[in-house]
Amino acid sequence: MLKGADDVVMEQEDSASRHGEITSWDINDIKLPQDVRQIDWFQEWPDSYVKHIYSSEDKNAQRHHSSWAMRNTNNHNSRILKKSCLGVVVCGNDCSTLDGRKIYLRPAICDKARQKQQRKCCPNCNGPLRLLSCRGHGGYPVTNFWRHEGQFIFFQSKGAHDHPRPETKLEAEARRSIQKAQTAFSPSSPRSKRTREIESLTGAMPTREALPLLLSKPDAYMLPANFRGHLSKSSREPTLGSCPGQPPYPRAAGEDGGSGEALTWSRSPALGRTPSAGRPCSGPAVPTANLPCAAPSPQHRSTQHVLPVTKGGHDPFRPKACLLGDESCEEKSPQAYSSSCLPPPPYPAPQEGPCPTASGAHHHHQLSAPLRGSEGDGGEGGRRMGLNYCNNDMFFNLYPLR
DNA sequence: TCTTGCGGGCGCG
DNA sequence: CGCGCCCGCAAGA
Repeated sequence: MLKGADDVVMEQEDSASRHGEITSWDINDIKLPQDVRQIDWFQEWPDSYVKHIYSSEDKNAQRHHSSWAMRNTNNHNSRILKKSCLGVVVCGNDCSTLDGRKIYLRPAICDKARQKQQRKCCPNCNGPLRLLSCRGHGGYPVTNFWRHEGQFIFFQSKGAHDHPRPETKLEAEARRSIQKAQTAFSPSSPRSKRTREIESLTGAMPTREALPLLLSKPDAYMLPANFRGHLSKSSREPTLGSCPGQPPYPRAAGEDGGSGEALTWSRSPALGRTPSAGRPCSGPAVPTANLPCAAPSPQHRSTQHVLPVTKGGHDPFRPKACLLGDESCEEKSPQAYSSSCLPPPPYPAPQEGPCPTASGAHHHHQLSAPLRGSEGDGGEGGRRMGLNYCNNDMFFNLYPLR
C-alpha cells in the first residue's frame, strides 16, 4: 500500500546516502561537506526531514524558494536562513469545487497581507477563509534552513507538513492577475465570455492531458488534498519506481514530490479527508506517473507549477456564487480560480544548470534522457522541452490578459 | 501591495 | 542556549 511517511523518509535518506555523504551533514555543522558529488535538482515541495544540496547557481535555491508558503524566521544567525511554514488557507465551509477539489490558497507571507487575506472570502463558495497552520514539527511549523557555502547551497527541512499543499506562488500570482484583469474588463458579460473561451481552449486542447504530463509532477502541485492522497499513491509509486534509478544527476527531484506528502497529510486527521477519490485523477494520474522522471528536470519543478492545477482535467469549476465582485470575492472568483489552474506562467527554463553534474550545456536534455527513459512520456510530445513550449502556448492562449 | 531578508527583542523550556 | 515569534526596516518587484 502506501508507504508510511517514515518509509518515505527512509527511502529518501536511503537514496541520498547512496550518493555519498549527503546525509551525513547537518545544517548547523561548522563544516559542511565539500566533496559533494551530487547536486540535487531544486525541490519545490520539500517535506519531511530531508536535506538537499543545490548548486549555488540554481536560481530557485538562491532565492530560497519553496512552493510551501514559508516565512522568514529570525534565528539570529546570519549564516543560516531559517523559514517556517505558514500552512494553507482553506475554506471555512470546507467547500469543494464542482470538480471536487478543495480550496487551498497560499497564505500571504507578510503578516499584514495575511490578515487581510483572511478577511476575504472563499473564491468558490464565498464562505469565510481559514488559515490552517502547519504543525508538522513537534506541533510547530515545519522549518526550512538554507545555507550558502561555496558553490553549494545546503538545504535542510525539519518536520513533515501536516496540511495540504497551498497554491504555488505562481499559481497564486496568476490567479490574482487574472482576477484583476477580469474585474478590470468588465464584470459581467465579458468575463463570462472569456471564461468560456478559456474553457473551450482547455477542453479542446488535448493538451489538457498533455500538460499535466509534461509538467513535472502535476499531482504534487496542484492537487490538493484530494488528489494528492489519491494520486499520491499511484503517482508516487510510479514515480519512485520509474525513476528510481535515476542516475546520477539530481536525484532528489523526484522524490519529494510525490513521496512524502501524500502520506504526510493523509495522516493528518483534520485534513484528512480522504481523498475522495471523487475526482478523477485521470489527468494527473497518468501523467504523473510519467512525470516523475521528468521531475528531475529542474525547470519544471521549480518553475512551472502552475499548470498542474489544470490537472484535473478540465477546468473545473464554474463559478457559482461569487461572481459578483465584492471586494473580497473579486479577489478570486471561482472562475479566476479555475483559470489559474490552467497554464502556467511562461517560464521557459530559467534554471541554469543546476546540474553541475551535467554540465551546463545540456541540462535539460540530458536529464530528460535519463529520466524519461522509463516511460513514455506521453508520446512524442513528451519531451520536456516540448512540453514547456506547449505550456507556454497554453498559457498565452488562456491568459491573454497577461 | 507583496515578497524576502535582516535583525532587535521577548518569552519559554 | 535554542527556538518560536512579533515587530519594524529596507530593498526589490
